[in-house]
Amino acid sequence: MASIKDVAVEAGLSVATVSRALNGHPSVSPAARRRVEAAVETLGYRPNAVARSLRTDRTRTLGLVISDVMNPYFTELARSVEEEARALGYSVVIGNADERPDLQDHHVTTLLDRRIDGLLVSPTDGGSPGMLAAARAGTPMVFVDRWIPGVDVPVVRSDGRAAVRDLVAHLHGLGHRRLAIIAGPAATTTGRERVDAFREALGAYGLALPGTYIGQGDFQAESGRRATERFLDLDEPPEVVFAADNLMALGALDAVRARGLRVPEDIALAAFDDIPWFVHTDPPVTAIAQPTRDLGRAAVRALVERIAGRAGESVTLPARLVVRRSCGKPGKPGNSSIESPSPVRRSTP
Amino acid sequence: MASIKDVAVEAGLSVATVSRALNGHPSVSPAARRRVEAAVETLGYRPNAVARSLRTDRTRTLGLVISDVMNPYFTELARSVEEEARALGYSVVIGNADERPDLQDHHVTTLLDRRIDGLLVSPTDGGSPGMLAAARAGTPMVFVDRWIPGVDVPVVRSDGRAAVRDLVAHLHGLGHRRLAIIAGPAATTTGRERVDAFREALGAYGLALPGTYIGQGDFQAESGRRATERFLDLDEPPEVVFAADNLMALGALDAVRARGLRVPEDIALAAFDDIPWFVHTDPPVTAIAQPTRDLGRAAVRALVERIAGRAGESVTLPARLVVRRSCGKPGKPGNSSIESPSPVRRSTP
DNA sequence: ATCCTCCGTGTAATCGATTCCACAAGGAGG
DNA sequence: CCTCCTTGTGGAATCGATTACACGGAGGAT
Repeated sequence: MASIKDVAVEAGLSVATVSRALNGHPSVSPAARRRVEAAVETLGYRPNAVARSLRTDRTRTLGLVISDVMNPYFTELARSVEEEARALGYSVVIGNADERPDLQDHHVTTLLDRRIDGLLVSPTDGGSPGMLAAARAGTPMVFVDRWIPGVDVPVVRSDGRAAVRDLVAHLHGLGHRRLAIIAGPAATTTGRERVDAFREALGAYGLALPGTYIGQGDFQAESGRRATERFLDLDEPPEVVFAADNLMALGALDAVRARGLRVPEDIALAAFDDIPWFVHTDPPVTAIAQPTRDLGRAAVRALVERIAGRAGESVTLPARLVVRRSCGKPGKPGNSSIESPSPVRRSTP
Repeated sequence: MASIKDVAVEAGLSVATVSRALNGHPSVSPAARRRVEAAVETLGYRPNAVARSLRTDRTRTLGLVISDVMNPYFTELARSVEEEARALGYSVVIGNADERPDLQDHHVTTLLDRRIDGLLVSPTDGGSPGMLAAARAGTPMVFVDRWIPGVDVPVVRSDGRAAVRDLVAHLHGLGHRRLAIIAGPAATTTGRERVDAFREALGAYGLALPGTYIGQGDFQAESGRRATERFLDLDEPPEVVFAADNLMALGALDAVRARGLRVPEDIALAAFDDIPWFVHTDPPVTAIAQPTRDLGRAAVRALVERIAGRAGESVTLPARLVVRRSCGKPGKPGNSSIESPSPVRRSTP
């Protein structure tokens, strides 16, 4: 592959002048500039980004370490991050942590070894050693979606509290009183916050959230299935299951169907994170939608600010409730009662 | 950040010895090795991959240019590619072409500028200039899923012919005779092949595939919706719509539902590419499943072979039919007739 | 005792860019 | 006509690694 030296020879100039011409430096004569362009053209020269990075100490690359690419929410996030980054002249290298702290650390160190200019992370846990080290070392960093308390890094996320309140109001209005949640890992902020928000919203209606109605999930479909089975095995199973992410909702749907039960007639279902497929599931799933695109954009902008040495502000955007049919219809018989407990239902087929 | 020079000073050795110790070169005394390890530890040294790449001309990075990350099929492909690459000591940089040739070219050139060791591509079109140039320039390359005829590059893909035959047999067995397809872009191999396979399979039953029953799609949901609407507007609408990918199937489902029609009672639906959500849509969608994980693995292995200067073989794996409920049930009244045309249905509500 | 090996280490070139500094040419001002 | 400044260009150092080559000393063979 042709190097800048070849271009210099071809153009009859020094590498210094070629470099200046290529970088739009003002003190290059139009004639020289033309000769450089011609030489570049004939040689098909492309600057070696590796060499450039070594010299300038900038790679114009951002690292994005994501909890789970197979989760459509994160896929969309990754997409919007790449879009915004590209608009700002950056490339993005994605690392998929698969909800595993060790994999997360692997990607963080690999990315730092590659000397990316900045790091976008949605942490899988409370802070793996590699990531904390990166934060301390002063790598420009921004947390997105999830964050780690106590680490001084801007956070771009959405606040689901209001939407969860809306959801609980919706459920309460439909007559549901026994509400359960499938939580995410306690090590993640989103895992904890969603449970807290749910409990708080229930409290406003004088409803409690007993331990048996909190399922421990890990944001993966399989855990949603298991948690739901446990709910269904209870003497008094919940009337509603709220899954803290879309994959666990998918698992819940699996479990319900496996027992021959129907949503929402036998049990209602709602999820955090809205995705296109929820429109077409049977039934369409009521969900809390995050402004994913905006989150990705804001995160990149904050990170680029950090890279430029400026503050880079934290951003919190509101999520909103999208009502579909998985919790039942208002005024539907058997669910419209307010005071009396919901009709008896089979706990197992 | 500490450099190898700092380590050398700290250990009281030359950079050459440090480098050799770090790379496991045999001619380093145990004593020196220990001192290097200690110095690395105290300084928290990590080798600069940029400098290393400049010198060795290897980045241990693969580029993956994908047609559309938001498509679950490609997401899964990307995941398996990354997994296998990681196992072989490579990182993967993903570029999302979003089915746009210009974006595809942007990513290819960016990746080449970064001097990735090899390129995995599922081309969006018949060959954008940048990609053809890369292939000619001798960049180790492998096509995955889709390929470009006439370009001498190994291809890792799956063959859907048999599965499409099975699908048509299944549909024919259910009594369907008017079968339509939503095709992908003619510029892609998968776009053409799936139509060809479908037509061929129909031919075996003496059925034709009229032009009006071929919808032009672009592998995106919206195009599936439009094509389906056009089908439904026909005087004699098809009894079955076969979408050449999962996103267009989603769009088709949209369109059918928007008219108040039901699947499979009013119109049957099948799709190429199986995804987890198809189990939970209403109704569950009959689909042709590719061995995505295996494809990703095989593609990486072929590429690494190429990088090592060896041939790198093309691989073709079979796809298989997964029957669900979106085409109707065997023996279902109204669909079991063989000779008589299917029952009259509303073309518009 | 002399010479030859082999082992461990260091010096320095190298990869492909960027950029500081020096310098030549030419015009302006005295 | 000499000095000074501006403009365009080139030489060379530099980024952080790898690696060819040289070299000094220990040990074995003669």
